[in-house]
Amino acid sequence: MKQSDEQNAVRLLQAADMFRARLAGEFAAVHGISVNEYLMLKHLAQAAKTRLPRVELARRMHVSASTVTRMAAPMEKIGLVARETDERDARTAFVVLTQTGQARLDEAEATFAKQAGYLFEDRWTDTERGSFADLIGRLAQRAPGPLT
Amino acid sequence: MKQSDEQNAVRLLQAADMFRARLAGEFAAVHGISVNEYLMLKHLAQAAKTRLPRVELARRMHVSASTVTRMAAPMEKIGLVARETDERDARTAFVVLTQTGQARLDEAEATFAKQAGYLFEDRWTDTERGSFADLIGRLAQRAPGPLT
DNA sequence: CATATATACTTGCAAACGGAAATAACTTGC
DNA sequence: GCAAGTTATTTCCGTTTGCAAGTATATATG
Repeated sequence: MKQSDEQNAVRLLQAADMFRARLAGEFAAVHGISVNEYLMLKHLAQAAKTRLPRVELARRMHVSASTVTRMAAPMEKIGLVARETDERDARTAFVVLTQTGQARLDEAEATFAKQAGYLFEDRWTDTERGSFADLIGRLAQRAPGPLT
Repeated sequence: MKQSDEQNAVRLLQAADMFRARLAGEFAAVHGISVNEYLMLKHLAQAAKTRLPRVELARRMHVSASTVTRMAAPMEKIGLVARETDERDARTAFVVLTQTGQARLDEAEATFAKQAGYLFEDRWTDTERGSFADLIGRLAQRAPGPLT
């Protein structure tokens, strides 16, 4: 429990809140999805068969199972994801990424990358970007299902 | 818009979500406050006269003004914060940290530091903690009212 | 094979949040 | 000093979320 840990954790929360707030506006206006919906599509895209059981998706997104249930419903209606059943286990209902969902993800990815560019713009050198990727990557390692 | 920017931004969101989720449980159980309430107390604690106009508090916390209004109400009832008016401008209503609020913040601070310790434990060297503080500090610079 | 326990998902309920509209107070340009 | 525009705050309404309870299915234990 080093002294700087607390400060680092506070800044982590602050920076994330700032970025998320900026992202939310453009995502809603341009792509019609929320930041969490974007992250859900992203988790699915990199999963085997581009699908995941709801419980696993909840773990990776750090939200509750009920949140996944209610997030998936409207996304199914507009065709971003679909529902699949498991032959071996009738309890599990996979959330599957559709082609439409993949297309929407690709579009939103561009906006995300642009905003990420603004965030780090003129602040860090290329070397520092690499250092940060290394450090935060080790944090994400502890999380279930790190994104890329 | 470097290639690694997007990955770094995703990991930033992921790490923050993970930490926030872990923190929320212990905060609610042990201290009876939410993570956002903790951050509000923290912002007030380091402000001049330990008080801030609601709009400024909203900006610093990356939430809407209405959220500050509704967050402050129950916190006033239990004496964590109080309301003060501005003599020069009758529109602004300061949120002021009380002694009770400062005490509660101090208690919660210990839990926060403990959880922050878990987050970075055995992952980063002291040098790396310093590097991270430097990097994320430059990000927070862009945000209004960086915490420490 | 029957019962107990564990797991996956959904639903009801209450808390938290953002955006728009309403109100009040300040500031600017003339 | 007055009209027009701006700023600070609150309230209303719809959306998102977590937790607890309920249902269905799977696994373990005797």
